[in-house]
Amino acid sequence: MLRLSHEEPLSQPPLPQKYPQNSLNQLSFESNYRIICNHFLEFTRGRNLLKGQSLHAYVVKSGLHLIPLVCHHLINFYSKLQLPYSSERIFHETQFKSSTTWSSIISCFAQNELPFHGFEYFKLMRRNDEMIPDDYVLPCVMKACGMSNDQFMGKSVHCLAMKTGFDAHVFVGSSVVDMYAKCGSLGDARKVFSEMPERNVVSWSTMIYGYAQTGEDGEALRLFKAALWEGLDVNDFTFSSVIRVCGNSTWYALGKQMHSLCLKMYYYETSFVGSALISMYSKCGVIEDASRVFNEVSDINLGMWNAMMIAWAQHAHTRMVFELLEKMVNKGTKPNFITFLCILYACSHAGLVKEGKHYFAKMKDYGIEPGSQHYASMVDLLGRAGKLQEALELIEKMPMQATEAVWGAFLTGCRIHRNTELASSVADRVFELGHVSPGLHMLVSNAYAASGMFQEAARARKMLRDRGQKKEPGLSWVEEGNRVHTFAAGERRHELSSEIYRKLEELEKEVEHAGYVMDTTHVLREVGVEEKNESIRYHSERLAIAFALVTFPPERPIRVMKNLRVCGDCHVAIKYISKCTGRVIIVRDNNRFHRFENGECSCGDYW
DNA sequence: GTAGGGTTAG
Repeated sequence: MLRLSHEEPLSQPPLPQKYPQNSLNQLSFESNYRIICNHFLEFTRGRNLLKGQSLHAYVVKSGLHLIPLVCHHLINFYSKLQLPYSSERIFHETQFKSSTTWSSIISCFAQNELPFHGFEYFKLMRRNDEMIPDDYVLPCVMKACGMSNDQFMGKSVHCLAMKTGFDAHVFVGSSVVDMYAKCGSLGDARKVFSEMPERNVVSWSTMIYGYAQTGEDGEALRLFKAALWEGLDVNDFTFSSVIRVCGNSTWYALGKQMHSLCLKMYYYETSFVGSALISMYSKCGVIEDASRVFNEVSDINLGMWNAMMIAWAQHAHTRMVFELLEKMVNKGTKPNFITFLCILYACSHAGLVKEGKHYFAKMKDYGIEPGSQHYASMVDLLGRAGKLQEALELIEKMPMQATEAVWGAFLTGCRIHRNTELASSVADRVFELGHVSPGLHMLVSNAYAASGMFQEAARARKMLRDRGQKKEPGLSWVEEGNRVHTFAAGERRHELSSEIYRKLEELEKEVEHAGYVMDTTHVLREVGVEEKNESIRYHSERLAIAFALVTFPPERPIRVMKNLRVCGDCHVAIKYISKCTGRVIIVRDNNRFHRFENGECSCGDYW
């Protein structure tokens, strides 16, 4: 029978159903579960599985696992220890699921690289009318979208966020920016970023990182400056992105400035900055500085080991790579899949086929399944060493579809060893991948051209043009003072052009006298001998070197950066130039460093 | 309780 409430005194409200009705009084109960949460955080940080599991047992016995926050910590604990299915079990054992529980499980799958599981749970959650995807759930789903490069899913979740108004939330907004950036839609990312009502250091860093990832280094730097202007408290994350930009564009002077800025802001010791600095200095060709950063840091983590290994490998100090691996294992750091990429990279660039195969097989001992990238490295290793048939057999045996990188490595091997037949025989299979990158497209086209199939080559080039894509123009650049001087083959736009060309003619006589003979087999177009000579004589790296010879003081090493591979003829020519001029010339192409000194190159002519 | 990370190939 219904009675009016004022007719009887209000009784004590019952404990909400979601809390266990046990003997604990409310107060001790509250304090108890907070302590438990802190313990879980501690065990998660320390990756202490045993302690976490015993606490888990205690929590279940006392019924505390029914509290959403405790449940979150449980899920999070197993998630961080890379046991997503344990997290999933806990999720299902929880009767009362709040938005915390849902966001925890979705985030767990996103963290453990199982984005599609995350989507499934998101869909499951949407079937429950009472559950609203709020500002905690949406970022987790966005993360899964970014991870799987699923822009379609990302867009629809973004729409949902806009419809519910949660897009105005800074966490949601930042995750949307990240999602578009990861899916390669920098324009959309920037639009969302600009329209965010509130931005914090994560939003800015995400946007900067997005530009850094897609190679829009100038824009990344402009945004970083804008962030400083806004008085934003930039952190180590922001710095690692900007330092990476300096490395990609080989802005050595700027990189050093960032380094000192880090020192001033006490961000130096943090790991991400450390590894970013190592790879920046290495990419700028200053291996000494990279090594100094590595040696100065007391707490070396996995990323720094990896970055330093790549650095030694890039500079052809292969022995150092193996030494570092040994030291790393002795210190108790377990190599990961990136470590093996570093090692295979080192082997491939030194022509160490036996060692490469050894480490490729050894991966399984560390519980790491070779991914497509490792296969690409192995194909690269075999291809460079001339074992093209073996490389092709490895591709056939791959448990996954051969990627662009794999075919790229194979075709590069074919080009180095001038096996045009094999190259043109796989060309069609490369185009089966659909729209491949301009770089790979040119490899295919060049493979046709080199085997005399000029019509096919022209058709491949036309395909690229029709798609509105252009082959990347070959550029070389040199840093001088605060300026970067960029050169393209045969151009005469630089203000010192006449001096540069005069210097080149002078050099040509000198090196020919020393024994240099021009080799035009690297020119892959159907042109006359004169034109071939002309196009090779003024390759961009030669212009850049000539510029440095004209302007640099005699003792200064010449550092030239190039975005494409150095051609065989230039490599020979630069060796002679270093001998005739007595200068140290360091050339970084898109592949590795060449240190020319006294007529020799550090790569040992193997690249 | 939720969002951002290091590495390679061409």
